[in-house]
Amino acid sequence: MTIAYGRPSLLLVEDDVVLGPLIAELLEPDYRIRLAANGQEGLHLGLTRAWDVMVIDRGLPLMDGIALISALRSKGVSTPILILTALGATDEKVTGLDAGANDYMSKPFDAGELAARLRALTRTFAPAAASVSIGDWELDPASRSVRSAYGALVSLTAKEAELLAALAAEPGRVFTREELLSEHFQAGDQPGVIDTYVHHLRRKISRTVVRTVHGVGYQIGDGA
Amino acid sequence: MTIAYGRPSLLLVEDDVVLGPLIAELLEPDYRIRLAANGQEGLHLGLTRAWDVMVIDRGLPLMDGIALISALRSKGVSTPILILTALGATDEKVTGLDAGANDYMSKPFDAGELAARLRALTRTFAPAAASVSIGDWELDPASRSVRSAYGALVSLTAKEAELLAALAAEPGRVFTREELLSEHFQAGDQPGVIDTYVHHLRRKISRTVVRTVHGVGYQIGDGA
DNA sequence: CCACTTCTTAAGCCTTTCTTAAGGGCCCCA
DNA sequence: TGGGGCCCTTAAGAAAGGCTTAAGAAGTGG
Repeated sequence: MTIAYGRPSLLLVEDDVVLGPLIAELLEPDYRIRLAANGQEGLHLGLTRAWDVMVIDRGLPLMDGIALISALRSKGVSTPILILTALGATDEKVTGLDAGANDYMSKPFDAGELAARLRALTRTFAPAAASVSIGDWELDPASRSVRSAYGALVSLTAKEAELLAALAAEPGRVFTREELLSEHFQAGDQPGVIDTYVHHLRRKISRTVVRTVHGVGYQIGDGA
Repeated sequence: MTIAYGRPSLLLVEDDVVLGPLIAELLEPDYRIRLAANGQEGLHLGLTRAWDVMVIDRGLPLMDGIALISALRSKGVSTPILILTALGATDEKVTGLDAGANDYMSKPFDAGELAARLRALTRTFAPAAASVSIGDWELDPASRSVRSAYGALVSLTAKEAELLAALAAEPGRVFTREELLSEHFQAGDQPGVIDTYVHHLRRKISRTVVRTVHGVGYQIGDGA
């Protein structure tokens, strides 16, 4: 997982102008989706960012799906990949899996089945979320609790933990409210939500966990 | 045994889309089965969860069965493994056993014989169920009773004990209702069953034995 | 076959969590 | 000193999720 909480990130590589957005819309509630329209773009995004799972069409312009998967695997990308093909021929399946895909579906496909297969993929390949340390505190993403160096244990709500993990993932980086919102909260939420959760964290953990950068946003650690 | 109660867990690594589900169905009454369709997935599941026994096909995509067994053994996994091969050649048998398999069968095989060999494997390798401690309490799996540090004795039903043992087997790990259901209850049960048993445990033992992680599931211990 | 225990379901109530919004305080600049 | 912008704090309604209960089903032993 790139970040401990929130929807998993999904890279969808699909050139069909109808099917691409359609799949994206279907999966939107459960994943943060990025749509790439050709193999080259897919390769670039696949190599430069961390994804939780990828869905790759077999037939793609600029770079074929199989070639794309091979390229990603040869660069050490181990993200689970589901390959989509127009044909259900066994040959195609084998080629795809041999190239390094983890699962396979042929079009036309059932939306529910796609969702189920993706769940299975992200589940079996999800690494155990490692604990995150924030100054004198340690966040255990699984139980959503923060333990101080002296043993005191504070349990956080999902949103609180998500925000804390996001900030702590890049100590020193200043996040704007908009960045935090779009990555970890619902699209329509007010920027003020962030303020509220920052306040919760300060109350529950320590007034100094999160630093305010006036006029910009929030930051954690590294703020010597 | 990974857990004191219920059917033993079996990891089946088989890529054949017909044979895999077929074997799974055959063994379903006696084992909790997880089917992995390729070597990589098998390796991941084999390393990240505890299994009572594994059945591994020799020819697998992404990672060969022999390589898979070697990899598991080199990581210290001592679970009994039965290897399946398409050919009955003695060479194959030797290679498989050398790689660390405990038993060997060649396809096509007799369902009854497979079941018998698995019984033999799980029997010889099964350690006696040891008592499990949970905070101030001690669960004796054999008598399904919990004794407090001060001697009070509470007897549990089979399901109560199974749930408690499952949670206590990995203190600190947060289990989702689905995980608990699929591993320790019948397939078709409603997630709400878990809530009911958690309630029973809290009533019989202590309101704090099991911790709720809102929106996720339940956890035992490690919560200071 | 009956009595008793255990298992499973489902419904209603209660608690926690999420989200919004409004008032107050602080700081900078005119 | 006054105004404006920005942030902090609080509170409260809505939504989601968990707890508790009770009752029928299924299983077990006499």
